[in-house]
Amino acid sequence: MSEAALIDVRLPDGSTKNIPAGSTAAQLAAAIGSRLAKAAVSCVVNGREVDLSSPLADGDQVSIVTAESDAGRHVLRHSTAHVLAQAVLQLIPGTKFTVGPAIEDGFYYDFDLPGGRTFTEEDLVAIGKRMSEIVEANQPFVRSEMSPKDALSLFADQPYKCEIIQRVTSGDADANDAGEVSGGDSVSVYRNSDTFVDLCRGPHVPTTGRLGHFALMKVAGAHWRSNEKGPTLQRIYGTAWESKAALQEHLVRLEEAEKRDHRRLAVEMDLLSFPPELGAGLAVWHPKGAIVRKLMEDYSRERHQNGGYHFVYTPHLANAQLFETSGHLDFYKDGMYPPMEMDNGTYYPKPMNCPMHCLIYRDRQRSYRELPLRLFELGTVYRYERAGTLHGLLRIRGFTQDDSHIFCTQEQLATEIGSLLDFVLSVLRRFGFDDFSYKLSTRNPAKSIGSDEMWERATTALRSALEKLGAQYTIGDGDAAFYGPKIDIDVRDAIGRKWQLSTIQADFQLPERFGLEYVGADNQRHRPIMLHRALLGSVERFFGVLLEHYGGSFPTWLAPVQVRILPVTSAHEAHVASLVTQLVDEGYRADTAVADEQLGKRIRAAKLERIPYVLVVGDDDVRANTVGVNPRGGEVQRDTAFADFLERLRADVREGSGR
RNA sequence: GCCGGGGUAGCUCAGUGGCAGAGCAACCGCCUUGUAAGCGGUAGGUCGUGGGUUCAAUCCCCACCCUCGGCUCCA
Repeated sequence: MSEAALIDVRLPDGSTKNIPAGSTAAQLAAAIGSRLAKAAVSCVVNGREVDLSSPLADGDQVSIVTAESDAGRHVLRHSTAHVLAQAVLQLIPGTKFTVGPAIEDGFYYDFDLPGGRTFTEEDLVAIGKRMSEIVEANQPFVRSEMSPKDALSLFADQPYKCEIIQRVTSGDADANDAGEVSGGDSVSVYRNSDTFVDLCRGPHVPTTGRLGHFALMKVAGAHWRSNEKGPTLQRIYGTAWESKAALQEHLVRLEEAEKRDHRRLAVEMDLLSFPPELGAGLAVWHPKGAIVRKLMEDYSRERHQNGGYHFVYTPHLANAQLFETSGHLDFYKDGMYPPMEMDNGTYYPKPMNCPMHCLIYRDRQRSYRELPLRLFELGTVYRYERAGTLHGLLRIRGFTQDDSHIFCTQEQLATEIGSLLDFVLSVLRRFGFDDFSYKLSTRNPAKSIGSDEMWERATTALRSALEKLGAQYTIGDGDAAFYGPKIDIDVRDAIGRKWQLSTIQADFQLPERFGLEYVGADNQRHRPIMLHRALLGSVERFFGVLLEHYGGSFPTWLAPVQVRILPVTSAHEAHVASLVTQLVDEGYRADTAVADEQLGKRIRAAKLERIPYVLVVGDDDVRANTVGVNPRGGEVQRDTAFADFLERLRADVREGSGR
């Protein structure tokens, strides 16, 4: 082929581009436009992500990956992880390096430091500085392929790299190898400088000069191959972005999330606490938190009442036999609190409410006419969460589920799941969530009971309910509970974070284990199907999520204090007291703050408490029965008739609670 | 459970091998205030708990509890 020969490559928009044979992707980008060339970090050729330096062939389908795309950021982050590794290896000789993948919003790299030393804050600063020097030096990422044998000798003093090479070439690679290498007869490495080369599948940016907008975030312990029993490594987390502005935005987002941290807000707003004397993962609710929780629970009860549920109550403890019957002692003993030995047997705090609801069902003979039978309980359960996993309200050891168990016939299953989904979504919407995603979790054969056919039937019912809803959903292969498949519903909060809240689980096992039956129209005995359904999930956890979602500014119907009325001077206190009484008599949560501090200071205090309405009452207001309305996040309005304010408050609360 | 931070006044945080500090909050005065911090004063601490080293420990060492960031786990 002569130098003048041309080839055609196809672009994502369907057009073709005529370029000289032997051109690289980088040259293609430059031929398309200088802006694209500048933004390019890698490219996809015939569906494979490769370096910009890859030569193109006639007929290739090529799309250039730019730094502003998710795929582009992924490349930036992975490349930055290599720079991190280079910096650490230079600064701390004798370090063994392991893997360093890109993750959501950033990257990490795991190291085994000599002599079991750990990273310090100063290390992090020094490493960041060295990384900047490497970026400054504009080192190329040079890819080469070699036989596993050569790679093993190249990384002879890097045991973790050797282990990866061996696993990959023995066809034993899995997700834990974190995209370091591709399998086959050869492995690829990327060389940055004479002193640094890393085993890697790529692709990477052309040179380190393409990077630079990064920050090292934190140090953490981690285990090699995520195996608790494996060697302990030191992990450095970092973030990297395509521009200084994007990095800055990300850091601001993190700050915003920190401001919303429910643990901080719970203290600031005097909502609840975790007294050490009580033990880890156990909360006490203060009056202001308790009222919000009560309102949430009241709302949940009201909806369930209208939704055809029957309320039940069950105790916190049960004889071990119950959990033997249910299978919990076989499958989830580790997650249960330790047993209590009593004179007539062994008792456990309940980790779930379902076995007890089964007992209620079984107490007498049931007719098909009763089904679907929907039992509902705000049931408090105790689970032994491992010490290191506790996290504020989001992961605690004692919590209350808004738990429902629905017993129905096989024929009713699909309809019931469908209406359950509607019910769940409508309640979540009331709490300000409207962005949902769904996950269908399927059987894990190693950790489950029941026949294939039962699993298949239940999974199909769940899937068809999702499809009927027109919902996009993902599949969690093997993520199901031991007794049946499930749908998990995630919500996205005000700052875009995802939380798993509701769950709907099909269960053929418990009815079997408890021998549940109903008499059908055919006068024969049949086995009902059971659905587990948590809506808010754990009330405590939901409260925490809601607190972060609203950033502490609860909507008026939920706010601990809805209205604070401030007298301008003590001369107005009596009038204010009568207004407060009027509001309280109408069922609103209103209070006042006497005029022993300046008005501005009292307003500030009320604002910090995130009270929806601050009313100010002075001479004019007493005379005309008006108030100055200072709403949260709105404009001050003077001389509003009190009756008009009341109407506004009424409408606000009604709209918020949907009542 | 594992790795690494941390625990000092109600809150946020300084500090030191030799009498424990600030700001805010609280309380008491003065001020009587019109929309996000008026002024002055008072009180407040077993420096997480228990052991050890030391003439002397809040500080150094050990154990435990709680907590934070991860790992793992998540019915």
